[in-house]
Amino acid sequence: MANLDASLLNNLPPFERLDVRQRQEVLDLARVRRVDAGKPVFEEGMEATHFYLLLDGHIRVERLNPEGEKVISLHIPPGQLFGIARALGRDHYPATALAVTECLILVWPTALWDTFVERYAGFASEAYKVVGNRVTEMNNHIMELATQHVEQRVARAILRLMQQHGQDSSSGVEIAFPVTRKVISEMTGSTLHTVSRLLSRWERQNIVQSRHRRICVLDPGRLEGLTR
Amino acid sequence: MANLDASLLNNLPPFERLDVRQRQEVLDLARVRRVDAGKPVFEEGMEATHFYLLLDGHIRVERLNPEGEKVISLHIPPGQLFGIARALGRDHYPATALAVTECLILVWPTALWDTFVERYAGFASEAYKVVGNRVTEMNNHIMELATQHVEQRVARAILRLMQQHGQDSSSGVEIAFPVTRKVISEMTGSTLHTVSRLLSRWERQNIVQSRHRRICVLDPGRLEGLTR
DNA sequence: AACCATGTTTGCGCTTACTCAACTTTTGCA
DNA sequence: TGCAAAAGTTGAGTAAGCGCAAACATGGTT
Repeated sequence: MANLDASLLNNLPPFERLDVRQRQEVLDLARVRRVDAGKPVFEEGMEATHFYLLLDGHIRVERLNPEGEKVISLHIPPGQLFGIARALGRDHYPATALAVTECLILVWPTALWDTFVERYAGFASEAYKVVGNRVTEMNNHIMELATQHVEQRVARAILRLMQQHGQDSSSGVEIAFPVTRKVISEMTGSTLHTVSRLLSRWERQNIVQSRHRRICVLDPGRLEGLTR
Repeated sequence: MANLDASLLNNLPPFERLDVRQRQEVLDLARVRRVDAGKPVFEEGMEATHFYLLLDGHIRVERLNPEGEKVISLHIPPGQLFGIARALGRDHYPATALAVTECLILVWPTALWDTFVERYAGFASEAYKVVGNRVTEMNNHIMELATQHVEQRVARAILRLMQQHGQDSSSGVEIAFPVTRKVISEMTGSTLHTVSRLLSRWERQNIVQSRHRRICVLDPGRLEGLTR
């Protein structure tokens, strides 16, 4: 696993405050791993032997309830740390991380966590910011599930995907990875049928456009309006 | 604020590994605050100027959505740290903390957080364990809201209250602070009417017993059975 | 080019749980 | 002691969204 260039870590918040020598050090300790679309990086309940940084691709975090129903917690965009169970004082992964598209990730043994926290300025605080942001998102998710209707939750879910994983296209902002009705229902605690009905209606109203597994938001303003 | 005895910190995980001298040091830096039942310790959105440890009483953590509907995230039992926004890299409290019963709390300025993390062995890891546990609970809450029916969620909420805040009484385990139907509905994303109907039924079936704002679980096993 | 797995649409009936409403009970406080 | 506020109960009507079912579309594979 030779020849990782320190510039790979440019513009990544956890390593922003490191100099070139330190970045090289961090990379020398890392392993690069490629994960095919649809394959897990780690699974719920596994011992948290490593922590990760997503260089490229998109990761989906999900859990199964005892009845085998899937719940999708969040999607991780490139550049973020994940699998940082150690930052939560846990030694097993609380959820499964799945590559939604082909992914390129950096991998470090969890044993290095404390070293990183001590040695690299800004690493700990950035890691805890990631945790803080996830907690905030989870809080919001709970609020939505507890107080909002399916239509509002689905609108919000699509807006979030658009904001965090959107890429401009000719007609609007397209979500950067394939998303099925099923996936949206698992993000919102609903059913693929209800999601399908909603998307059909919104397509007729020129709010979104979707074909097969691609979703493109044409009118974010009106979608936003549907969340309240 | 004189004469806090170091023994006050006995059996509190965040300070378990400290010697008497260090415990005294920690206490000398603290302020004690009494909060009347029903009064807030801090409110959602406030600058996180302090962090806290609950010595006695019970704290309710809640948020309001834009429409003013309340969502209760969790209840904190005596002995736990709370208001530790700093551990999440945040500088504002993400939720309101309310005294459900009269509370006795220790208060430190957030400015001391980094000092505590550095100076006191085990403090950081215990703090992050608290965060980890809350994250786990939030995850479970999300799973429940997304996949379970109201009856199952209400049963689970009452079981949790019983496990975390129960005290043995003559006939069963009683929840240690007043709980209204409204409160349970705000914990479960339902309505006080539905909760009332459920509790009435369970009372007829001798699973719980409740009068006014007190709830006593008579048959935890059958209540557990209702959660699946 | 044909096939098949995967994804999508849409109708219909039904259930859960909400809303609205009226009434009762409990308790804190003047 | 009595009253008002807070908490709880229960019934009737309603609607959001689910489950089931059947059909269709899409795109990758051989």
